[in-house]
Amino acid sequence: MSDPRDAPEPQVLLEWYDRHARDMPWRVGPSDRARGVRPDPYRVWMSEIMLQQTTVAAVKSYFEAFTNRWPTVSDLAKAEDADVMAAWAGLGYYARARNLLKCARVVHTEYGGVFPETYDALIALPGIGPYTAAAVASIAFDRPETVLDGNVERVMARLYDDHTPLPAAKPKLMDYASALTPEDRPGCYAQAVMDLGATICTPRNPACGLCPWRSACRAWTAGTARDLPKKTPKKRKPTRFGIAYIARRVDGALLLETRPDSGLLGGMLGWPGSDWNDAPEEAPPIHAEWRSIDEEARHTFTHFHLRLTVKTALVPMDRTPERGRFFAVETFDPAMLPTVMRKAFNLVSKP
DNA sequence: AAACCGTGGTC
DNA sequence: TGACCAAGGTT
Repeated sequence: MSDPRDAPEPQVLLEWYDRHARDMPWRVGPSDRARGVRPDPYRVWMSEIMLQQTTVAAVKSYFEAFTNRWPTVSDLAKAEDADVMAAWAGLGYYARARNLLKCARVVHTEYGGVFPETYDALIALPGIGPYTAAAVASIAFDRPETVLDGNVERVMARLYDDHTPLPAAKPKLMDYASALTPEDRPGCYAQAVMDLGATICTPRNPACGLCPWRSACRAWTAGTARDLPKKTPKKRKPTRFGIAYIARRVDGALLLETRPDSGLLGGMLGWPGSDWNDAPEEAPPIHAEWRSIDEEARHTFTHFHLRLTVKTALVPMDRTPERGRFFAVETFDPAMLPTVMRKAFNLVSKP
């Protein structure tokens, strides 16, 4: 092995990107960009919000659905909250959907439906943090801002063989990334580093043999690429228990509740239920004869496992619920529910 | 500033 | 089965 005397050249990565850029619905590829085609900032922003901690594969169908239904930021600004939350159902991190709508309304009312172009203006908007502000500024407006996401962190940690564990390493990794960000084609460059991280410099088995930056990579020289970046160990997830109540009225209507805006599954529809803890207390939303389903619904959230006991009841037309409201059969679709609630429903409706 | 906030795929 | 991971942001 020789010393990596080469410095990583942004230009080398851009040439790689020109040949290997991934094709995605929200992206304007390098050849179209060269012809002067600019991406739609609304679509860039939408994709970046959806892609936060979420895979490209999971995002694609949601991106199509949202941009078809709400083609511009002003269309989205005028949407009903419940419609946006229902359309987001299943994608997770539901605060993103609430902030998406807030942001659209600010851009519509305070910016006349035109996205601001600077990092500082973008980061002031709801749901836009350091990464997304840099991503929109660079990708949509070709400003030389530096994106630091999980991909870039990994690429930089390896390029400079930095063994500092994350998240403490972030400032240093940002310095590395920032020093590399070019004035020329910063939008393509931002996407190029992330594509490199997603397709070549991958977490488990990096394809160093195909990497355009291999000769400049200190981890390649040291043989440490697979072990980087280091991360501080995570806490084990506790298990919590809960009870969900699925009431079906004799006309087929189902009793649902809109959850409070803050906290877990905030703003989403769900079955009324108990708190989720070590030993939940009964909390039926309407007087009825409740029967437990044999199987429980299991689901894992970001920081705990949930085992949900599902109870069902058939209730007469004239009975008023203490919590929630009935949805007629025609207006109910399991797709409007977050995944954990869909799992509970499947236990009742399938067998 | 550490904790909170979803989900589906993979090994 | 379980831990890890994915284009992070907010409090």
